[in-house]
Amino acid sequence: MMDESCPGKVEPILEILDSKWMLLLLFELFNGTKRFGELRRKLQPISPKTLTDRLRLLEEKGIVTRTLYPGVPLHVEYELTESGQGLQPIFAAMWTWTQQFGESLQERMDDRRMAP
Amino acid sequence: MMDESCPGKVEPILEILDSKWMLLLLFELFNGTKRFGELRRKLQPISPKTLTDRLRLLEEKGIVTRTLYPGVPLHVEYELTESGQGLQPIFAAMWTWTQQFGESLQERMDDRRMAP
DNA sequence: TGCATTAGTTTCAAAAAATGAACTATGGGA
DNA sequence: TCCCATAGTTCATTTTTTGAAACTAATGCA
Repeated sequence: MMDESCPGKVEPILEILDSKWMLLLLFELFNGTKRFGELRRKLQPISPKTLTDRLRLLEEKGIVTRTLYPGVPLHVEYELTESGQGLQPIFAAMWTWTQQFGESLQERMDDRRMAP
Repeated sequence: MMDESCPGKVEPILEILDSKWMLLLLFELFNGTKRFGELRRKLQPISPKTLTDRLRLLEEKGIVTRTLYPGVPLHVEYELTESGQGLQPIFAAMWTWTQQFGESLQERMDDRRMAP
């Protein structure tokens, strides 16, 4: 499973998760459907441009849907798709790792060593 | 588990995985101890500066160890620590997600929708 | 008429990240 | 003496990302 071809298979998902704000954004969406302004307030001080950029990427990748509700004032709702919900185990694994090893994340370069 | 405090707990690990080349680098190290030049060749066309930056970050975080072997010419080996090995489940979860949903990653904005 | 609200877009500047080319240090061997 | 190989470092430049400020569109209501 962890063979040679694996990096190429995992990188597409890192392209999604890599960018600033993306994690926080996905966490908000795990807690249910959200409107643009709502997300903007929760992720303060994100700029509307960056928020739009992130949401468009998620939309392109099929991870969220965007639903427009006409009327005055109009509003828009963002919701995770099935593949969006499917990201949860990845976050769960990160959470587990942090539980196990997070303590040792303080900066320290003390264990540089020489061969015996 | 997926509560309010979760993003903050998961972000430290994203700071590690986020940067360019990092995934490829970790995959190389999953396959065993590697020397600097070996990594450089495998990750072509990475620059030596970037490779050094990545390795230093992993070292600081306690994810790899660096061992210097004196002699002429000297050489250096990089090896995953226990916490480095512990990253495998995260990659495994990414791999699983890609298996399940990777097909739908093609660009497409066709499912933008209006409320009924 | 013009204000209010929602959800953006546009344009340009600033900051951060990555790169490329050239350089350092070590020390044995031709 | 100079060259080889290893493992980097340094500094200037380019590329990529992010951000701030101001603007647009739709439309019911005072």
